[in-house]
Amino acid sequence: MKQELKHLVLQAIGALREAGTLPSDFVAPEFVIERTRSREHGDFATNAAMMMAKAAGRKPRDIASELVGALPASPLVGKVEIAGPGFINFFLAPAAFHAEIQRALAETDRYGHNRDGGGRTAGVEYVSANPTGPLHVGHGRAAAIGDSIGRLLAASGYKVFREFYYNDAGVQIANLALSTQCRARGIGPDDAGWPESGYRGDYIADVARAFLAKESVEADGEVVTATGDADNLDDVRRFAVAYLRHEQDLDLKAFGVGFDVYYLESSLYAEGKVEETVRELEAHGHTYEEGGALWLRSTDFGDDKDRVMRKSDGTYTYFLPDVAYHRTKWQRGYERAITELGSDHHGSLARVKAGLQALDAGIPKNWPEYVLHQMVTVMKGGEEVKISKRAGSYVTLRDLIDEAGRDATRYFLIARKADSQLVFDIDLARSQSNDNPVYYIQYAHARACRVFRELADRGLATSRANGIARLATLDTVHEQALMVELSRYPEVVEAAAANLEPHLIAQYLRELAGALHSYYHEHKWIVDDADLRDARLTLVAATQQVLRNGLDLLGISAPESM
RNA sequence: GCGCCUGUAGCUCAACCGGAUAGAGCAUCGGCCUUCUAAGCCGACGGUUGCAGGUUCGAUUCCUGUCGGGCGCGCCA
Repeated sequence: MKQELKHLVLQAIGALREAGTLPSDFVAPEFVIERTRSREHGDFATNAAMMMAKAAGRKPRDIASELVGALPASPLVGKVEIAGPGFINFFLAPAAFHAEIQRALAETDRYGHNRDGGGRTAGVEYVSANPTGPLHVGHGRAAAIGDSIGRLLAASGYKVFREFYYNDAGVQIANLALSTQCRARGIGPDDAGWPESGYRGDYIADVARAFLAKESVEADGEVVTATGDADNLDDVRRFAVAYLRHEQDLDLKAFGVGFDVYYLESSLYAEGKVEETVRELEAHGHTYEEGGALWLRSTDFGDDKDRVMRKSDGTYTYFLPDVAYHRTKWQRGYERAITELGSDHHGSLARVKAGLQALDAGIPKNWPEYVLHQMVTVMKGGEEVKISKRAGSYVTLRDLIDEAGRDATRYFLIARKADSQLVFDIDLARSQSNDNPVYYIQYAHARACRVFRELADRGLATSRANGIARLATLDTVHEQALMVELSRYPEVVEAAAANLEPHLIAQYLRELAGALHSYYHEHKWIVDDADLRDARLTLVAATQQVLRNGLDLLGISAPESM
């Protein structure tokens, strides 16, 4: 709808140019077509006249009336008005909304999709938790956001690869191995001999028990069997990593979040990618040695200080593998790379970008794109629950799913803008009643399903073709409001994908559900008049479809009954 | 000290990359179940968008300053 209106305005500008009302070299400014807040202002408004006023040296309202006069006729537009300082308000014809309903029903689960991506490849990385413990709430937020962004991009014509990067090669893994070894030997976190930076959580004891029992675990298609030999640190490490990766996989599966690619940091070393990256950086002259260490002159690329890549002891700092990893994304052909991270990692962004620029590989400056989410505070019983991995007392994602359910947990973690801090109230999320907004949306869907079941129970059927033909009979305020709401869906999907903001979907669904609930209460859908009944049920079916599609973009189920 | 994010109703949060009268939910108060599930609907109350300037036709949005909150500023990851 927006596109069509924009096209009309551009045509009008062209016509004015041709007629000499505007200079022949007049360039149309960036104007917007947007939904109005109030119905008094029509369905859409444009600020085109106001934007043009300055460039043309004319009064906005004068230009507006000329534009309106030059506007080509369109079956979509019913009425056009000029208002306020120079807004042009479009009142759409009912047929415009009817067409949208038809589309929703014809395109079913693809309704709302667009081709903005043009088949380009997008790599979306999220969660990327170290395999050193269970996933916590923050990972849950990352999973919900990242997964939904992947769905949004896929719906926007991108070829999407979802990716999980495992830091399985660093110091933290050594700590994990040591901690597990200690537990296997009966040494606890408060005993003498416990490593300074060991993982104190009870789950380590579980890992140790499983190791001693010579259990087998499967992670990423590979089975690792414990040897039970606690003296062999390498055995312990391999098993512990596999065990915890398996645990994380279970959590993610329970959360309905999946990946196409699991990329191991260790493989970067095994395949010489890290060395290769160093050589590249050196070859392009962006490095220097100082104090026995190898530095990257990252200040040449916007970082605020130069960074050590290889320490004087010959090992690499963590950021080099990060650069090497993102380099593989580029080499693997990701035209867009989106990295979803906790904002506590934002310090590393400038570094990684600088490293990528220093490769002189033609990587764009804004590649990769980052989506950072702020901290999640967990409340329970009116008190904050501290998240501390090291301390071993923190709310795991699995705890949340067990308590509140997958759908409610996902909804709570996705419904807020990523860059605002989030308070996750466990009591609220787990409440199966009124207070929980996710049920409001799901109930709207279930309610529509219920009516269709009722229809069948009464031995009635509905004709879709007749319903579509009779849509013009739907002229109550509730029906009109619902149709307007419905027609917004493609725009919301487009905006959510373009801005990488899945919370827009969550917010929209609440409004759509509200419009349906109001309609339900104001008017019976199953009425005796078959024409009216068909029309109403057609509108309801379209709404049902959009609710399903929207919920799917959030990874939330659309139950048929509740 | 420097950098990034943030400050909107009592609480949790929106506001379509500058638009018209800043919107929801919860909480509070008042209505609605003999109806296709009340996990719902309708109404009321609630705001100097932290504060002070600036930019312009127009600012919650952009700029500067300031105050408060979060997170970063390692040859840690």
